[in-house]
Amino acid sequence: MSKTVEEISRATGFSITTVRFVINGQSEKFRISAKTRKLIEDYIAIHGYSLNYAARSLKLKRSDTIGFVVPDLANAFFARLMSALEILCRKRDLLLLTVASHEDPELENRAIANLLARGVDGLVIAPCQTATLPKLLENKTRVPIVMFDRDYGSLHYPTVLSDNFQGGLEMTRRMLQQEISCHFLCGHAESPSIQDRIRGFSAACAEKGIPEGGSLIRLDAEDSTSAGRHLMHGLIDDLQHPPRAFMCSSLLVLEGALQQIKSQIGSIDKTILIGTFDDHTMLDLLPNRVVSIRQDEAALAERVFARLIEPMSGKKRSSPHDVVPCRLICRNL
Amino acid sequence: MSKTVEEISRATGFSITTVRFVINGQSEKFRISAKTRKLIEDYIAIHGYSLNYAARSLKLKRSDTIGFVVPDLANAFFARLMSALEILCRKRDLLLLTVASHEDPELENRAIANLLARGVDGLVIAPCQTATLPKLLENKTRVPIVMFDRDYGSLHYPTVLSDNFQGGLEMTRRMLQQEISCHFLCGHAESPSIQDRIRGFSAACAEKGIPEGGSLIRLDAEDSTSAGRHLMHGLIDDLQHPPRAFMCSSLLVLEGALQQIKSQIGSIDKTILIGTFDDHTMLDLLPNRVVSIRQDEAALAERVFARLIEPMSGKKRSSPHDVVPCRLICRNL
DNA sequence: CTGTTAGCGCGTTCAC
DNA sequence: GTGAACGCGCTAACAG
Repeated sequence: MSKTVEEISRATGFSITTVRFVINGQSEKFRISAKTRKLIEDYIAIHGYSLNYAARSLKLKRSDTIGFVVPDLANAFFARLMSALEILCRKRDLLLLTVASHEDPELENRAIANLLARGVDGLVIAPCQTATLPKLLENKTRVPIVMFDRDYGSLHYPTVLSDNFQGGLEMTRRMLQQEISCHFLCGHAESPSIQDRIRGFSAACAEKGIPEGGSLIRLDAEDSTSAGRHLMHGLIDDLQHPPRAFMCSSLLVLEGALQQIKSQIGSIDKTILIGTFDDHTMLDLLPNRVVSIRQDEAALAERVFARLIEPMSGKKRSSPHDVVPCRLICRNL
Repeated sequence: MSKTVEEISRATGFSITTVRFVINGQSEKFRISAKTRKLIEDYIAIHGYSLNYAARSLKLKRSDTIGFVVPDLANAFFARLMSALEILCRKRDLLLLTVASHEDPELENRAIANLLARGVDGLVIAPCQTATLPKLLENKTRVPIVMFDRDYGSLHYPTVLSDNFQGGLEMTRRMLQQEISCHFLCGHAESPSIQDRIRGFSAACAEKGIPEGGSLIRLDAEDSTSAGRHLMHGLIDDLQHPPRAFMCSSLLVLEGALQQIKSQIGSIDKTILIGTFDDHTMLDLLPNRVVSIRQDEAALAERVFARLIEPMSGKKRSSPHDVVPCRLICRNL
């Protein structure tokens, strides 16, 4: 299989141009005789033809690929986003190249350099840092770049992210309808997205006149189950009992927090009100009242894609940022 | 940035060969004079150099990429496997190209054809079908191909999968230590992996002398929460109450089954013994006794990769299949 | 130690 | 209606 145009031309006796016309469906346009077309088509039906993308890319300076750099492929949110982006890409015959940085700035830089060297036609980055990025990207190529999920600011690239402030605000409001107070356990605290969630939390506390909303917030640098365990451990020690209501900055932190309650207290009281960022169908399994925030992956992917092809269609950049609303999900309440 | 070798050669006045030697770190070997090397290195430090993979691929007939076709990117198991494979690839400076088939044979074929056209150096397929695959792959290219996760048989490619029979056997044994009987709710029933799990289940039932182990098995074509709901619905109707112990062929089916108990009965009795294929940390959240089977993603990825590079290193294919053991995980018991 | 050259397969432009 | 030729940037082989 997988003959080249030149091989087909030699085998059938027609010129390369002629063969190319029938392959590209331009035989009508250039009035290729029906029999030559038939001959060529028959040959291809038997032996096959496979476009060589390397040669094509070399010539056209275009690879029909989009690069996507994510912190973690095993994170359900990024996996879903990758899936959504991939579908959009396929519609335009683009191949999505996804690479994980594993939250390592060095790997992130290498991934970006690699994708650029492979001539991606666009680049989507969910950055895990911002320090060394600008050098890499400055006056680089004419490749459209879109930042995603984390807004470290100052990088003047279009950025697409969820409305984390609104998410924090709405979730906290909903929880404070049920209980008079609420603790917030935060992993990956220095990340801009988390900062926004915290601001939403504080604003909702302020609305209810809850004094020093800030003292209800506990921070950890990592986003992990061990961070969750650690944060919950401190909270239980301070309160001398598990909290009546708490929310977490991510599913990982929630998992850790619940593990900690289980191991320290023995079981998880069904009356505890739980809140968490990022939704997961597994939350169905909890008997507790659960409030969660689901990011709109489809909308995010669409905005990212739109930003990517804006420059290709020669359009002006409108506003630099897209902020996508997220959705509150309630269980057992 | 991103000059070509030729540009650097022109700008510095040295020949392409000389420039290439210093770029490839062979200046020692070919005794490039220290000053010419310095000159070239300085130029590159300022203007940068970026390898053009398209040109390289065209010349070498090698793309330094591996293709990976999976049924569903949002499935945690495949996401983890992709992550593991990606790490192995990066060690060898290979880029992993992952494409989802969304369980659609047509998309699967297109994905494979696309990856082949892009000149992948190896192809890993977790097939969602087997009917049309052979035509696509027959006498294709010299690209090493490895099948993964689902063994539809008859395709004479090396195949890597978990020991589903052993998984089914061990999980069922463990459950039958706790309860006198156990129901098995199966989604995606025609899949070979599921068939193996069923065989393991039946074998364990036979060991205990449980009559007609087969009548405890309920099947659905789909692997989904709705399949789980449907299967549990039928089971509850037949028993007139929820089962004392049941296991599911996947997390999705489990979710559906639990949802159904919740909606039909009102709540999930904590004494129900639950078993499921595929593990998830979220299972920590259940108060019930839970037995699960975790596939060894790291080992699977390693075996897949080994199979992939076997032909490259000119080694013989040893046995055609790799069966990787999986691990039993128990919670609250 | 350094320079020259052919060609990988495709797309484009111009000639018959 | 069809053919020929050039060049994209890189690698490898050979020439000095």
